[in-house]
Amino acid sequence: MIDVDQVANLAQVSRATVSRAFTRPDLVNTKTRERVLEIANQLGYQPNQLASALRRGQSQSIGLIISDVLNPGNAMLAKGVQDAAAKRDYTVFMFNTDEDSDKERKALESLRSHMPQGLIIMPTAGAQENLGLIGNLPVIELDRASGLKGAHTIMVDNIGGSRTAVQHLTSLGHKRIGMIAGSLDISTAVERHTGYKEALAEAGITYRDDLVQTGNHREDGGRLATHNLLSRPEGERPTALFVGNNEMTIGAIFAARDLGLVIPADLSIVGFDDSRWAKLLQPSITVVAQPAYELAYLACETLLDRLERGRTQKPIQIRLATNFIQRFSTAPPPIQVLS
Amino acid sequence: MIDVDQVANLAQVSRATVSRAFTRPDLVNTKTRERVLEIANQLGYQPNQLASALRRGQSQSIGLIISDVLNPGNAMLAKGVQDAAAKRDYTVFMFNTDEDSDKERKALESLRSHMPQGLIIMPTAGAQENLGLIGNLPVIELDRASGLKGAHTIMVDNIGGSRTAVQHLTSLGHKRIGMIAGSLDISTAVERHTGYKEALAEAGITYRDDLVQTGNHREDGGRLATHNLLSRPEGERPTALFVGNNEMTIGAIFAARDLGLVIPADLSIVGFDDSRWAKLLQPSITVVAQPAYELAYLACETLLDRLERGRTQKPIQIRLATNFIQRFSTAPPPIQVLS
DNA sequence: GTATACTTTGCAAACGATTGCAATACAAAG
DNA sequence: CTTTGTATTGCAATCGTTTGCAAAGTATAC
Repeated sequence: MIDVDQVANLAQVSRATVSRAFTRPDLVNTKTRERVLEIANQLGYQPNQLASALRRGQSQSIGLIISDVLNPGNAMLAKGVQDAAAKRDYTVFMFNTDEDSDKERKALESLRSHMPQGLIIMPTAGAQENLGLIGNLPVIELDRASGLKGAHTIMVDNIGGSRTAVQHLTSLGHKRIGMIAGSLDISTAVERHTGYKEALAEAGITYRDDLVQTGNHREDGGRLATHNLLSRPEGERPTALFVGNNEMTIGAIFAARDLGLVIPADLSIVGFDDSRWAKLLQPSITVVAQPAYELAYLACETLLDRLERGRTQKPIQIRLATNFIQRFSTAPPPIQVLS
Repeated sequence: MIDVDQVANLAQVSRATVSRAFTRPDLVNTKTRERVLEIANQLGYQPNQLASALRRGQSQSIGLIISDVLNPGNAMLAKGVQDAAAKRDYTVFMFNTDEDSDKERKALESLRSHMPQGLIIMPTAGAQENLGLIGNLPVIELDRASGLKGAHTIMVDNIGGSRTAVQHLTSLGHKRIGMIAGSLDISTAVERHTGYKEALAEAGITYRDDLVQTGNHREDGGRLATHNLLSRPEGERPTALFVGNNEMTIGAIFAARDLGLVIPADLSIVGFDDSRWAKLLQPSITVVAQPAYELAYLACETLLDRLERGRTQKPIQIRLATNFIQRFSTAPPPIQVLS
């Protein structure tokens, strides 16, 4: 690899001048600078980021810790962060945790030694302790909150989004509305559950604990939880379902099919988080869509601003609105034969 | 940040010994080593990767350049690489090209200055020139080939996979089988097209250029191409479609619906690359599934092996088999009224 | 002419680790 | 007691930049 000295020699200047030609162009005479850059270009010289980072204490990179890129929603988050970082010439180190706190800890350790300048994280349930590892690195929590006080968070309005979804169901006349929720040690799941309860209260429907089933956030979790909820006598069974995330919604749909229930005639479904298949299915699925890309892009920009402009006093806490998309998976409840 | 010297002072040894305690444990006395590590641990010391990388010329990181994480197939590739890298304590720098050669070039430049030890790339159409930028960095081409001779490639058996798919259609009795292909400057598209032609030839069906439509690899490309192909008089219209990638398959399905065609009664469809929705749709879609995760995992392992064990003479060229999954989107062709 | 200010450059010391070489200690062998 | 070998440690140079400081050069004002 070709270094400053080679450029310096050819350009007949000291290596300091070469360095300055790149980093502080105003400090070097125009003619000299042009000569240096010309030669550097011909040689294909590019400053070694490692050395530069070491000397300046700035690595020009950030970390991104995400639960699982395989979830299309998260992939969207990754993309948003990537794009925003690339635009400002930052590189991103990405890690997956698969919702596992141990992997998160390892990722943080590994990350730390690479000296990123900041971190964007979708915290796992154990993030509070793990985040202690990285000292005072600027961190932005994305999509959900670890619960650390004073943390900077950029999330969507989960409560409002869920409330809208459930309001839609109550306004169709549903009285027994079930919820399939992810594990309640994740802030998004808790908030969506809260929105669900609020909407029920508004509609004067008593909240019933037995209509809420939780499970892991994946398809199998959703399927199992939905089975539990729907395998009760017809008069007892919910006529509508609000599902707290997209993977679980797939599980819910399979469960409904397993039981021979027709959507939306026998069962209305609203999911949280839009996706390809929600639009593609017949009937297409009514959902609360999240501005995932914008969320992530904003998170990254916010982080970089903070890095460059210095830190703010108050914690940044941003909420983006969700978007309710009505499709064809919801309908009024089936007419009930009096027992 | 806490450094070797602080540990060295507390442990009453030189910084050389501290360094060795981490990197060459056998060279330092057991008692000393334990003391050093103990103190390092208490202080939360971790060697600075930047400094270490600079000195040793090994950054313990690799680059990953992928076309678009939003495509679930690619997300799977990213995951596979990540997991394999994490297991061997490598960090990955990830970039998206969105199939754009300019972005690819920028990614390579940005990457280069971070001194990765290797690169895994899903090359764009312009990769041949771009790859010149990075000198003699070990590179593995993933999923498709740039066309550079002597390149290491890890891909799936596109020809065989496609042939199986089309054989399935011919064996059902289809004679007019259309193909929706991605842009033919990408090796995968070309190979899948080849497989299609081979299967037709085997079945004694004359290849017809007008039954093949290409387009961009995304949903809109697939939809448009399919529209073109299907908007012809009924006796002329293909009775089955082989679609070259998953995003385009979505477009094809929408196009079929637009035209009021029922799958599989009016039109059989086989897609390349499996996905969530393929299984979820009714009818579920018959596909050629790719072992994307394994492919990526293997690519990363191969790269790291090469880095650690030294370079091989011969180019590595691996093909993984695809897996044909028959579902319900294919059926014998509709009975044709003689004209 | 001298004094003053401003540009432009180079020297050499960082940044935080790794490592070749030499020094020391200690044990075993003669 | 000397010699030889081995195990353990430290010194100091090195990786490729950046940057504080001082020197040299040039222009302007008096």
